[in-house]
Amino acid sequence: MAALAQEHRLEVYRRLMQAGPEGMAAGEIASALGIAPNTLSFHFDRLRHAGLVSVARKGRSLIYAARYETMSNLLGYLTQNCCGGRPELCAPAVCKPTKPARKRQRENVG
Amino acid sequence: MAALAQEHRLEVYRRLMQAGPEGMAAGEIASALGIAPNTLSFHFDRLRHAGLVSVARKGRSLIYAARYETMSNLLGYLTQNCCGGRPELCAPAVCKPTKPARKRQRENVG
DNA sequence: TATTCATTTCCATATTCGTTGAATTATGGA
DNA sequence: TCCATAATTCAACGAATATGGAAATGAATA
Repeated sequence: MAALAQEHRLEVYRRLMQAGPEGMAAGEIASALGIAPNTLSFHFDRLRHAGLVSVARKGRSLIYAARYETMSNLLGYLTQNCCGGRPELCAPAVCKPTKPARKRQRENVG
Repeated sequence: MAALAQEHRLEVYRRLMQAGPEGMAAGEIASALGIAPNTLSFHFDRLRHAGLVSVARKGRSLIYAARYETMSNLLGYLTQNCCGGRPELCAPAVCKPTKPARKRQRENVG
Protein backbone atom coordinates (compact mmCIF):
# COMPACT_ATOMS: atom_id res chain seq x y z
CA MET A 1 0.00 0.00 0.00
CA ALA A 2 2.90 2.35 0.67
CA ALA A 3 3.67 2.11 -3.02
CA LEU A 4 0.91 4.58 -3.83
CA ALA A 5 1.78 6.91 -0.97
CA GLN A 6 4.16 8.91 -3.11
CA GLU A 7 3.17 11.61 -5.52
CA HIS A 8 5.26 10.48 -8.45
CA ARG A 9 4.29 6.86 -8.11
CA LEU A 10 0.64 7.76 -7.83
CA GLU A 11 0.94 9.86 -10.99
CA VAL A 12 2.67 7.04 -12.78
CA TYR A 13 0.05 4.56 -11.71
CA ARG A 14 -2.80 6.81 -12.77
CA ARG A 15 -1.18 7.28 -16.17
CA LEU A 16 -0.88 3.55 -16.57
CA MET A 17 -4.50 3.11 -15.58
CA GLN A 18 -5.49 5.64 -18.20
CA ALA A 19 -3.26 3.96 -20.75
CA GLY A 20 -5.20 0.75 -20.34
CA PRO A 21 -4.01 -2.82 -20.78
CA GLU A 22 -1.60 -1.87 -23.56
CA GLY A 23 0.49 0.08 -21.10
CA MET A 24 3.14 2.65 -21.84
CA ALA A 25 6.87 2.68 -22.48
CA ALA A 26 9.03 3.75 -19.58
CA GLY A 27 10.55 6.63 -21.50
CA GLU A 28 7.14 7.77 -22.60
CA ILE A 29 6.04 8.14 -19.00
CA ALA A 30 9.33 9.72 -18.04
CA SER A 31 8.98 12.53 -20.57
CA ALA A 32 5.24 12.87 -19.97
CA LEU A 33 5.72 13.36 -16.26
CA GLY A 34 9.11 15.06 -16.32
CA ILE A 35 10.82 12.46 -14.19
CA ALA A 36 14.41 11.38 -14.76
CA PRO A 37 14.54 7.90 -16.26
CA ASN A 38 16.62 6.42 -13.47
CA THR A 39 14.39 7.97 -10.84
CA LEU A 40 11.40 6.55 -12.64
CA SER A 41 13.06 3.17 -12.71
CA PHE A 42 13.31 3.33 -8.93
CA HIS A 43 9.60 4.03 -8.65
CA PHE A 44 8.73 1.32 -11.15
CA ASP A 45 10.58 -1.08 -8.92
CA ARG A 46 8.38 -0.15 -6.00
CA LEU A 47 5.21 -0.40 -8.04
CA ARG A 48 6.26 -3.70 -9.49
CA HIS A 49 7.29 -5.08 -6.13
CA ALA A 50 3.87 -4.10 -4.82
CA GLY A 51 2.27 -5.95 -7.71
CA LEU A 52 0.65 -2.79 -9.02
CA VAL A 53 2.27 -2.90 -12.44
CA SER A 54 3.57 -5.50 -14.85
CA VAL A 55 6.35 -5.09 -17.36
CA ALA A 56 7.11 -6.60 -20.76
CA ARG A 57 9.78 -5.85 -23.29
CA LYS A 58 8.79 -4.66 -26.72
CA GLY A 59 11.73 -3.97 -28.95
CA ARG A 60 14.15 -1.78 -27.05
CA SER A 61 11.41 -0.32 -24.87
CA LEU A 62 9.98 -1.71 -21.67
CA ILE A 63 6.22 -1.49 -21.57
CA TYR A 64 4.66 -1.03 -18.17
CA ALA A 65 0.99 -1.70 -17.55
CA ALA A 66 -1.25 -1.35 -14.53
CA ARG A 67 -2.54 -4.48 -12.86
CA TYR A 68 -6.15 -3.77 -12.12
CA GLU A 69 -6.55 -6.82 -9.96
CA THR A 70 -4.12 -5.48 -7.38
CA MET A 71 -5.98 -2.22 -7.04
CA SER A 72 -9.14 -4.24 -6.66
CA ASN A 73 -7.48 -6.21 -3.90
CA LEU A 74 -6.33 -3.03 -2.22
CA LEU A 75 -9.84 -1.62 -2.19
CA GLY A 76 -11.12 -4.89 -0.86
CA TYR A 77 -8.50 -4.88 1.86
CA LEU A 78 -9.31 -1.35 2.93
CA THR A 79 -13.02 -2.04 3.12
CA GLN A 80 -12.57 -5.36 4.88
CA ASN A 81 -9.85 -4.48 7.33
CA CYS A 82 -10.32 -0.81 7.92
CA CYS A 83 -14.07 -0.59 7.53
CA GLY A 84 -14.59 -4.17 8.61
CA GLY A 85 -17.78 -4.73 10.55
CA ARG A 86 -19.04 -1.31 9.50
CA PRO A 87 -18.98 -1.39 5.72
CA GLU A 88 -22.05 0.82 5.62
CA LEU A 89 -19.79 3.65 6.72
CA CYS A 90 -17.29 3.36 3.91
CA ALA A 91 -18.90 1.47 1.08
CA PRO A 92 -21.34 4.18 0.01
CA ALA A 93 -18.65 6.38 -1.48
CA VAL A 94 -17.49 3.53 -3.63
CA CYS A 95 -20.71 1.75 -4.41
CA LYS A 96 -22.88 4.78 -4.86
CA PRO A 97 -21.99 5.47 -8.49
CA THR A 98 -22.61 1.84 -9.40
CA LYS A 99 -25.62 0.91 -7.29
CA PRO A 100 -26.92 3.01 -4.44
CA ALA A 101 -29.24 0.39 -2.95
CA ARG A 102 -27.85 -1.63 -0.08
CA LYS A 103 -29.12 -4.24 2.28
CA ARG A 104 -28.07 -4.80 5.84
CA GLN A 105 -25.29 -7.24 6.44
CA ARG A 106 -23.76 -8.92 9.42
CA GLU A 107 -20.07 -9.51 9.64
CA ASN A 108 -17.99 -10.60 12.57
CA VAL A 109 -14.73 -8.95 13.45
CA GLY A 110 -11.86 -10.67 15.17
CA MET B 1 -3.00 8.90 2.02
CA ALA B 2 0.56 8.37 3.18
CA ALA B 3 -0.77 8.35 6.71
CA LEU B 4 -1.92 4.75 6.31
CA ALA B 5 1.27 3.65 4.59
CA GLN B 6 2.89 2.70 7.86
CA GLU B 7 2.32 -0.52 9.68
CA HIS B 8 1.83 0.94 13.14
CA ARG B 9 -0.46 3.67 11.93
CA LEU B 10 -2.51 1.21 9.95
CA GLU B 11 -2.82 -0.99 13.02
CA VAL B 12 -3.82 1.97 15.13
CA TYR B 13 -6.40 3.04 12.60
CA ARG B 14 -7.88 -0.42 12.33
CA ARG B 15 -8.15 -0.63 16.09
CA LEU B 16 -9.95 2.68 16.16
CA MET B 17 -12.28 1.50 13.44
CA GLN B 18 -13.09 -1.58 15.46
CA ALA B 19 -13.54 0.50 18.58
CA GLY B 20 -16.33 2.42 16.89
CA PRO B 21 -17.40 6.00 17.44
CA GLU B 22 -16.57 5.84 21.15
CA GLY B 23 -12.91 5.56 20.32
CA MET B 24 -10.09 4.48 22.58
CA ALA B 25 -7.71 6.12 25.01
CA ALA B 26 -4.18 6.69 23.76
CA GLY B 27 -2.62 4.59 26.48
CA GLU B 28 -5.07 1.80 25.83
CA ILE B 29 -3.91 1.56 22.24
CA ALA B 30 -0.30 1.92 23.26
CA SER B 31 -0.42 -1.09 25.55
CA ALA B 32 -2.63 -3.08 23.19
CA LEU B 33 -0.21 -2.63 20.32
CA GLY B 34 3.02 -2.49 22.28
CA ILE B 35 4.03 0.92 21.06
CA ALA B 36 5.78 3.44 23.27
CA PRO B 37 3.42 6.25 24.22
CA ASN B 38 5.56 9.00 22.76
CA THR B 39 6.01 7.09 19.53
CA LEU B 40 2.30 6.57 19.36
CA SER B 41 1.76 10.26 19.89
CA PHE B 42 3.87 10.89 16.81
CA HIS B 43 1.70 8.56 14.76
CA PHE B 44 -1.49 10.05 16.15
CA ASP B 45 -0.27 13.39 14.91
CA ARG B 46 0.04 12.02 11.40
CA LEU B 47 -3.36 10.40 11.50
CA ARG B 48 -4.95 13.51 12.90
CA HIS B 49 -3.22 15.76 10.39
CA ALA B 50 -4.55 13.49 7.65
CA GLY B 51 -8.04 13.83 9.08
CA LEU B 52 -8.28 10.12 9.76
CA VAL B 53 -8.85 10.44 13.49
CA SER B 54 -10.37 12.91 15.89
CA VAL B 55 -9.41 13.45 19.50
CA ALA B 56 -11.29 14.56 22.57
CA ARG B 57 -10.29 14.75 26.19
CA LYS B 58 -12.13 12.65 28.73
CA GLY B 59 -10.83 13.04 32.22
CA ARG B 60 -7.07 12.76 32.08
CA SER B 61 -7.15 10.51 29.02
CA LEU B 62 -7.25 11.55 25.40
CA ILE B 63 -9.78 9.57 23.43
CA TYR B 64 -9.00 9.01 19.79
CA ALA B 65 -11.67 7.95 17.33
CA ALA B 66 -11.61 7.07 13.64
CA ARG B 67 -13.27 9.44 11.23
CA TYR B 68 -15.18 7.20 8.87
CA GLU B 69 -15.87 9.98 6.45
CA THR B 70 -12.21 10.39 5.61
CA MET B 71 -11.81 6.71 4.82
CA SER B 72 -14.89 6.97 2.66
CA ASN B 73 -13.29 9.88 0.84
CA LEU B 74 -10.09 7.93 0.41
CA LEU B 75 -11.94 5.02 -1.16
CA GLY B 76 -13.81 7.43 -3.39
CA TYR B 77 -10.57 9.06 -4.43
CA LEU B 78 -8.93 5.76 -5.26
CA THR B 79 -11.86 4.60 -7.35
CA GLN B 80 -12.23 7.92 -9.11
CA ASN B 81 -8.62 8.76 -9.77
CA CYS B 82 -6.99 5.39 -10.06
CA CYS B 83 -9.83 3.36 -11.48
CA GLY B 84 -11.44 6.37 -13.12
CA GLY B 85 -13.04 5.57 -16.45
CA ARG B 86 -12.85 1.90 -15.63
CA PRO B 87 -14.73 1.47 -12.36
CA GLU B 88 -15.89 -1.96 -13.45
CA LEU B 89 -12.34 -3.13 -12.88
CA CYS B 90 -12.10 -2.07 -9.25
CA ALA B 91 -15.60 -1.65 -7.88
CA PRO B 92 -16.57 -5.36 -7.77
CA ALA B 93 -14.20 -6.13 -4.94
CA VAL B 94 -15.75 -3.42 -2.83
CA CYS B 95 -19.39 -3.73 -3.74
CA LYS B 96 -19.61 -7.49 -3.85
CA PRO B 97 -19.88 -8.20 -0.11
CA THR B 98 -22.78 -5.79 0.21
CA LYS B 99 -25.01 -7.07 -2.56
CA PRO B 100 -23.64 -9.81 -4.79
CA ALA B 101 -26.76 -10.46 -6.85
CA ARG B 102 -27.50 -7.97 -9.56
CA LYS B 103 -25.16 -8.31 -12.50
CA ARG B 104 -22.61 -10.93 -13.36
CA GLN B 105 -20.71 -12.36 -10.42
CA ARG B 106 -16.98 -12.41 -10.30
CA GLU B 107 -14.61 -14.81 -8.64
CA ASN B 108 -13.40 -13.68 -5.29
CA VAL B 109 -10.07 -11.88 -5.15
CA GLY B 110 -7.56 -12.94 -2.56
C1' DT C 1 -0.99 23.21 47.12
C1' DA C 2 1.31 19.11 46.11
C1' DT C 3 0.99 14.66 43.98
C1' DT C 4 0.02 11.41 40.59
C1' DC C 5 -1.41 9.77 36.18
C1' DA C 6 -1.89 10.20 31.06
C1' DT C 7 -0.09 12.22 27.28
C1' DT C 8 2.67 15.26 24.75
C1' DT C 9 6.91 17.88 23.39
C1' DC C 10 11.89 18.18 22.90
C1' DC C 11 16.13 16.18 21.52
C1' DA C 12 19.11 12.82 19.59
C1' DT C 13 19.84 8.81 16.58
C1' DA C 14 19.49 5.12 13.19
C1' DT C 15 16.99 4.04 9.21
C1' DT C 16 14.56 4.67 5.04
C1' DC C 17 13.39 7.46 1.03
C1' DG C 18 13.76 10.17 -3.25
C1' DT C 19 16.90 12.04 -6.29
C1' DT C 20 21.06 12.72 -9.12
C1' DG C 21 25.13 11.46 -12.00
C1' DA C 22 28.04 7.93 -13.92
C1' DA C 23 28.52 3.46 -15.55
C1' DT C 24 26.23 -0.85 -17.37
C1' DT C 25 23.10 -3.99 -19.76
C1' DA C 26 20.03 -4.89 -23.68
C1' DT C 27 18.07 -4.25 -28.24
C1' DG C 28 18.15 -2.78 -33.13
C1' DG C 29 20.39 -1.05 -37.29
C1' DA C 30 24.52 0.36 -40.31
C1' DT D 1 31.65 -5.29 -35.44
C1' DC D 2 30.49 -0.56 -34.12
C1' DC D 3 27.17 2.77 -32.86
C1' DA D 4 22.83 4.75 -31.15
C1' DT D 5 18.79 4.27 -28.32
C1' DA D 6 16.20 2.62 -24.06
C1' DA D 7 16.32 1.44 -19.62
C1' DT D 8 18.57 -0.19 -15.59
C1' DT D 9 22.02 -0.61 -11.84
C1' DC D 10 25.36 1.44 -8.71
C1' DA D 11 27.22 4.88 -5.49
C1' DA D 12 26.25 8.75 -2.97
C1' DC D 13 23.89 12.65 -0.96
C1' DG D 14 20.30 15.42 1.53
C1' DA D 15 15.80 15.05 3.46
C1' DA D 16 12.28 12.82 5.79
C1' DT D 17 10.85 9.12 8.90
C1' DA D 18 10.36 6.21 13.00
C1' DT D 19 11.82 5.48 17.50
C1' DG D 20 13.20 6.01 22.47
C1' DG D 21 14.63 8.66 26.71
C1' DA D 22 13.97 12.75 29.41
C1' DA D 23 11.39 16.64 30.56
C1' DA D 24 7.12 19.27 30.38
C1' DT D 25 2.04 19.93 30.08
C1' DG D 26 -2.76 19.13 31.52
C1' DA D 27 -6.17 17.16 34.60
C1' DA D 28 -7.88 14.69 38.53
C1' DT D 29 -7.31 13.86 43.56
C1' DA D 30 -5.90 14.01 48.46
